[in-house]
Order: sequence, then structure tokens, then C-alpha cells
Amino acid sequence: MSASESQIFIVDDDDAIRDALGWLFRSRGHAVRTWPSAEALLDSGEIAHCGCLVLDIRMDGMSGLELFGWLREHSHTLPVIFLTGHGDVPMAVDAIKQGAFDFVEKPFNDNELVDRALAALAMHRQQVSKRAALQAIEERVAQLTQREIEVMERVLAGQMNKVIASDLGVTMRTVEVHRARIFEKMGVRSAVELAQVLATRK
Amino acid sequence: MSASESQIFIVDDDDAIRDALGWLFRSRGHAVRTWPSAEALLDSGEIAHCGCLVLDIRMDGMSGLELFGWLREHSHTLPVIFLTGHGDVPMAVDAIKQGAFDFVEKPFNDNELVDRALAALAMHRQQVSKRAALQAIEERVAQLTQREIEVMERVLAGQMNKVIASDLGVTMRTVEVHRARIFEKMGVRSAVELAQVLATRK
DNA sequence: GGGACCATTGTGGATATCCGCAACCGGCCG
DNA sequence: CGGCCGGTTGCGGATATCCACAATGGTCCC
Repeated sequence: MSASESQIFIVDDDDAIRDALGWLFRSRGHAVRTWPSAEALLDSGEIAHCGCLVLDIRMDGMSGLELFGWLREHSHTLPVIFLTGHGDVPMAVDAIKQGAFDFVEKPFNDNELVDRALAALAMHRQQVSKRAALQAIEERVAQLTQREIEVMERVLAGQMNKVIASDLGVTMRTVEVHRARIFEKMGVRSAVELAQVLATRK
Repeated sequence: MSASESQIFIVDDDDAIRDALGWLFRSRGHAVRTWPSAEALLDSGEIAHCGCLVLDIRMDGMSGLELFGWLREHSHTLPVIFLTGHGDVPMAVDAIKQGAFDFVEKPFNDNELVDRALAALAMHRQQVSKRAALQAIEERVAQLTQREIEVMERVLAGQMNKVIASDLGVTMRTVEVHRARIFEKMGVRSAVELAQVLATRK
């Protein structure tokens, strides 16, 4: 659902700030959910429905940075906006370099924060569709047999069927059959298209 | 020259810091040049020989950030390490998001700064070789005539010669000739290789 | 005007690719 | 054991691609 991925998640152990942020976004018509701690969010199993994470750095238990690191390690790539009470340049630099979407100091400007969150949501939507496309390609590749992959590699290397044949110690006909199957499974109609599709990844 | 691209450039209007930084890198055996201002560096015309720029944020005249912006606008992509005396989180976040390699507060740890500079140099070398490869491709594309480009686009779209022919209102033979010229000029031997090469860019 | 470059086309043959039809073999599984 | 899957091969024909040899017409520039 587009809606479920458009949700803004807020994690802050300060009730006042959490409520204020929730109100801020809701008042502007944006779906938002709040959590009192990183653990609460993770335990809920709702992380997959998050499109933008607004995260307090300093929290009891798992800190914002720790949650960020955990998400990265578990391939949950989603834009994170850090909130921090005390300006710490090295921490901010590190967070951004590690891929955080933004790093905002309190007190923050309401409009700016909302803008950043919306930009993050937009980026996330892009990432999701891009990932879906890559995922689709990988699934197709996964359908290929080992032999077909060997043939495909050589096709992509520009080798002619007869070269591939002698290379693999089989006849040209066999290569042709594999080739046809590869095209079929990969949903393309020529080696050129295949190259285009596979060039998308990597 | 590898050497000329491996130079570390330091820009700081504080003589003491400039000298200290120069000494720091030279004592460790790294080529380094120092400049008292952004203007001095730009006027020298030596910017092309820089492999890593260590830049003071606050300077009279053109600030470090301004120089950074100028370089970006003029496609002089090279790693920049900012030095700043007073922690300013928004500025640091912005600099990193805009592509700065690092943002370091004074006083800094000598070893860390050297490590970062060396990492920047390494990254720059990578970028240079990558850019050179892309540049070579673009030069080859530039050799193609308008007509050849039209044909190439269709070849990359997986169209057969006869389709391209009727598409462009010419005979197959003509398409074949263009095709051969394209392969020759692009230095490839098949449409697949062509797709691979052109997929490298974009 | 002559030369360089580009686009175009033709002929004809050598290669390469694409496919339907048919078949054999070995491994795995119910 | 029979079926399914994957790898293999053969045959033959339809297409497609690659190329050498040869040639025409237009544009631009010295």
C-alpha cells in the first residue's frame, strides 16, 4: 500500500516532544505514528510500514544511532532524520556520512522539519520502486539454472554461440536452447535487451 | 602524473595552522601545498593538480564553503575536508550532504586528519580513473555522426536491422553500414558489447 | 573544380541466429 | 517404476547479420 509506506515514524522518549511532533505532522495531514523507544518500535514489527523515521539521538536503552545501525545491518534502508538536543559535529558528520537523511538540532523549525520529512518520504518511495525493480530482476536471475547462467555470462561477454559451445564442450544447438530459455526466463527478446536489463543492477 | 594528482592542498588564512598542517603532512612523506586564501589557489591555476583539499571554513574573502561551491559548479570534483573552529552542526550537515569528504573540528587529531586525507586521496584516484573511462566513452560517442546515433539508439533498443531501416526510411544495407561504423568507432564487436559499454555511463 | 566526408544503395555470398520437431540420458521423487 | 526436470543433440529451414566490392549524390571547404 502506498499509504502504509507513507507513514512517518517518530521515536523519542520525551512524551512532550513525541506528542508535539505527532501533532505537528497530523495537523498537516500526514500519517504518523509515534514510539517511546527504539525497542518499542522494533518489537512492534511495524518497521516495514515506515517511510521516514524521525529519531531522537539520546534515548534510554537503544539510542537513535544504535537503531540506525541496526536497521542498516538488517538492510532496512529507509530515510532517517535525527533529532539532537546538543550540537555534536562529529556525531552529525558521521551520521550523514553513514547515510542518514538529515540531522536536525532542537529546537527545530516546524516547517523545515516537515519539509525534510516529506522529502525523505519522496526519496523513500523512489527507493522502494527502484528496489522492487531490482528485486524483480534478481528473481528472474534466480530462476535460471546453473548451466543457463554459465551460458548467459558468455553471451553477455559478447561471445558467439559457437565459441560458447566449444568453451563449454557442447554443441551449438545446446547453446541455442539455453539461450532461448534465458531470454524467455529473463523476459527479453535479444542479447542486447538482456545486457540492458542486467546493467541496471551493479 | 600520479604524483601531481596525489598532492594535498591546504587553504587556511592562519599562517600558524597552515604551516603546522604543511609540516604535518610533509613529515609523513606526503606531497602538500599550502595557500593563504581561496583566491590565491584559484588564481594559481593549480587546482587541477589537487588530489585532496583541506579547507578552512572561515576565511577572509572567499570562504571555504564558497570555494567548495565554486568547485562543484565548475565540475572540479575533488574530495574536500573542511576544518572549522567552532562546531556548527547545520553547516557540517549541509557540507557533507553536498558532498564534502569530511568536516573536522579544531583542534583535530593529527593522525586522524592524515588518515582522512589519505582516504580522500585514494577516493580521488578512483574518481579520476573512473572519469577517464567515462570520458573515453563520451569521446567515442562524439565521433559518431547524427545518423549513426539514430541507428545506435535503435540498435540499443533491440530493434532488428530491417525494423530500423523502415523506421528511418532507408534500406537494410544502409543500416548495416551504419552499424558497422558504429561498432568500429565505439571499439566494440557486437551490439551486446556496445550495450555493456554504454551502460557504464548513466 | 577537386577532395573529404557523409548518407545512401545494390549484389551476392559467408556466417550466425532462431526455432519447431524429435529424441536420449541421468537424477530425483512419490 | 513412471513422471518430471535439466542437459544434451540432430535435422532442416527461415531469418538475420556481416562484409567485400562497387557506386551515386550532396555538402562543405580550400
